Amino acid sequence: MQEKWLPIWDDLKPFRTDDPNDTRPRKYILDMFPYPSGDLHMGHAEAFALGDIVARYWRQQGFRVLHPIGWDSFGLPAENAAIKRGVDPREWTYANIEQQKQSMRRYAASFDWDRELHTSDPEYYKWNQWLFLKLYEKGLAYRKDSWVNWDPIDQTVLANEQVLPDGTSDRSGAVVVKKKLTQWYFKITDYADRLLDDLNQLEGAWPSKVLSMQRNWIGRSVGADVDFVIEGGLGAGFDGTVTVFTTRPDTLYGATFMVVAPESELAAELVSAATPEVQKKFADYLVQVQKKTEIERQDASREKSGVPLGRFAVNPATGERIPIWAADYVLSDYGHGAVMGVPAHDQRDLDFARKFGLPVRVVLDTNAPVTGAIPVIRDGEIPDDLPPLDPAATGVALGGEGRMINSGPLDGLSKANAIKKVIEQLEKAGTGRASKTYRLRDWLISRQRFWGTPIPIIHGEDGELIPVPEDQLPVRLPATDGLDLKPKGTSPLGAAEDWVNVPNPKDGTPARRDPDTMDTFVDSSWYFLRFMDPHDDVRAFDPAEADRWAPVDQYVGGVEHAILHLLYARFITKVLFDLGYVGFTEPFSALLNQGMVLSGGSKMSKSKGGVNLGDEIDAHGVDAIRLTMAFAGPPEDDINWEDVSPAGSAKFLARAWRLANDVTSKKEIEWKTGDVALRRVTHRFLSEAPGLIESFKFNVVVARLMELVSATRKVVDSGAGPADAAVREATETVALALSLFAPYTAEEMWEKLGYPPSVALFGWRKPDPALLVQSSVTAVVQVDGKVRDRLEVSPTVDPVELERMARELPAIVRSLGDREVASVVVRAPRLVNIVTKH
RNA sequence: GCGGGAGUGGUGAAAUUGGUAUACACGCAGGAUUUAGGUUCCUGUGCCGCAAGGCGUGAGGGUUCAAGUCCCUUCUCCCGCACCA
Repeated sequence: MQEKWLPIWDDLKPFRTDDPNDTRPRKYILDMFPYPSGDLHMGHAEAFALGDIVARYWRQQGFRVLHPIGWDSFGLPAENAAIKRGVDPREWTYANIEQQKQSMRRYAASFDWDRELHTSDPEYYKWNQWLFLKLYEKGLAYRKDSWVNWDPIDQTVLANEQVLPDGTSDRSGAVVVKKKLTQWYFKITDYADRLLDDLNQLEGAWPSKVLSMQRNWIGRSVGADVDFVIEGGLGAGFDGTVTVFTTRPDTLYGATFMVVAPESELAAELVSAATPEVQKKFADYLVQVQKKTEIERQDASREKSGVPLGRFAVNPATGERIPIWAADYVLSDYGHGAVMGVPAHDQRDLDFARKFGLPVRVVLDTNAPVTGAIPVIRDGEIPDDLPPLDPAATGVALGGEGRMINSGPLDGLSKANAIKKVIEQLEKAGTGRASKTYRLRDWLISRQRFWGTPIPIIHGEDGELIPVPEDQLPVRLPATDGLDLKPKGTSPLGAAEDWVNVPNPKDGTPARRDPDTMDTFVDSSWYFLRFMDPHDDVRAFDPAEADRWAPVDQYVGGVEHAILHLLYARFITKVLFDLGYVGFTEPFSALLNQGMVLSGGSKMSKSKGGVNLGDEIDAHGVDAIRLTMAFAGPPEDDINWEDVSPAGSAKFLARAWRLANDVTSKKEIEWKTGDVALRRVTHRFLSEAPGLIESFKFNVVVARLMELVSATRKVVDSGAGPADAAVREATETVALALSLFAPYTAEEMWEKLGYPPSVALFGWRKPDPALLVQSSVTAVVQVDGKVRDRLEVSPTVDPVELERMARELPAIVRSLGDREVASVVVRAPRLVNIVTKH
């Protein structure tokens, strides 16, 4: 069947979406596009099967469906493979694409192949460069010198999002180290609030897990910046004060020391005015700190370490002189790289204070009762009959609510009121202000690798940054002849002399191209818009067309992109909105995360072996594999391949297909002459299936379809027979439903039933309401909540009549015995519950 | 530690608003067809019990005529985040 139908479909192009006269309502169904790493694998097979069910479903429901496919074809694996085999990354990539494309074609996903795109084509990456320049114009792309994540194996920088929680690279697995480099960044932090707040729009339409991961990642903290004057002052750039961020300004009176991040500029500045002994100790400490890996640094259970800097700050609330320390539990790239130490109310500060003998002062009496937002005691009253709290002795910092003490004007206030009041006071005094801090960092997009989009910037002799004029785009990658692609810490493009050396577009003086390429997540941050017309050579996409199709109605892909790709795409969409190119602020209206396909309980990979998609298809056929993916369970759950049965799916498909062979009636036969019982089953299915598909209960739809096939089989073999109209009606319904899951079998059945291809373009049939009304239902009869018997009754049975019938049932009479009936609950027509006294 | 999710037969899993627990399938057992194997078809399959009947959705409690579903307590597993001030 596969060999038969593929060329027919190629010719027919049933899923093209370019008819300008098509006025049907639209749906944009998108699968996350694959990286062409080799051939398709089981994970692709699941994701594309599920996405295809959705696309085919909406088409069948009368929508004009855009379901495109492309290849995320820039990236490190191509380059690494090229180095290993000494070939051009282009060869490796495009050979893989060709192979995957053939596999995809065979897999029969309903793509519009006319819109296929490759991000590594100049006609695509030209628009990455255009996008970069737009961000640059808006001040959203900038260069800075900073500590970056460096992958020592791939010899390139990584975005924060690409560093795994254990401190290793998500690509090479290498332990990531910090390196100070000047790099390009996208200012995603400018959008932090919108990226966070707009998640609320996606509630219910995206998996809650992804929403919470994104919220977590953006990590907004609300609090205050507090300025501490530094005794003896500070040098240039610090203005004699150090600002700290705190979420607990209420505890300002309890700040007994200050801690700065050892590798911060601030620490260096502070220590420069200290005694030589202190400087020496600090230098030794800094060396120790920098020797530690990210993994060690992230271990929260590690004992605190640090050195005093011999300097002092003045607490703006108390006027007190407090010592300044450097300690590596303070991070240089969060907040201001400095914290106020409030040991009584922060566990980390307490651990530190206890280790180094620093004073601990309780400023919030957590024994004092606070009921909700309403104070139990009036402000100004301090309870004195409760036991003292002593975190210095217990080692446990005091969290939670309470009443302020030892805090001058704040005394007696609740925590929330104290925060409000202290911020007012700080703002009045000019020594602090309400503030927010984010965990989110700007997006580092430079990569020191070859196989990516060249950054369209030229560096003048004097260091001036000159954007490549738009009419000179794309900046094409040079040929690899004579280039050494091996990772060496700087971009291989820098060695392509003919390519890198260009005249300054402004005055013709010698200048050099930026040798770095962009993170490939830039490519995927807007690709869904390029599908409007991937061959458009005058613009990235037509805004009018984007307005008609986008945002994506249903996005399908793995949860591994919960942060990276989805966050970047959301950011770029908002930028494009602000620039007036799109009329929406969220790119993906709904998201489905399919689970993984596992083998032997673990994720399959080339190195570990496992199940091979090609082998599975050879053994069972495309349809059986696709059906197995749908039938295995809820789409978001993982599938253990050993637990499911592609052979069982094949068996079912054969059963369904045989029905089409058995049907002897003509297409024109009157449905209403058919077997009513079977017609009821068919129409119940017609009625139920759409809701089940829309709630992604594909496994349940398949189960119902199996029931329909069995019911039809019975009528053929031992009922009204193969000539009955209901048999044809049921079989046609089976073919229509199967076209979502098993396109070959469905098409073959459709042909046998006398129709031209393609079944995928034939609409879903409306159920006949008259056939949905059941002629009888089973009523359950319970005694004391336990099922004792059942009754077949009319759906409109009178409750009194139902109770009468129930009480006459011999099983009920026996069960009741001589017990007295206390009450009877009747829920006609489904249930009677006779409750006895006891 | 914080946040999210999940525990149902031998297995994957079903179960509108609380109203027949285990749909559908895999596996297994028996039978028909077949020279045989496979395919196909039929029957059975939650647990205990000869039966009547009893028990049964991780555990314990509660609400209710009625709980897989609601409430409280608790155990286990998975995922994400975590020295973020």
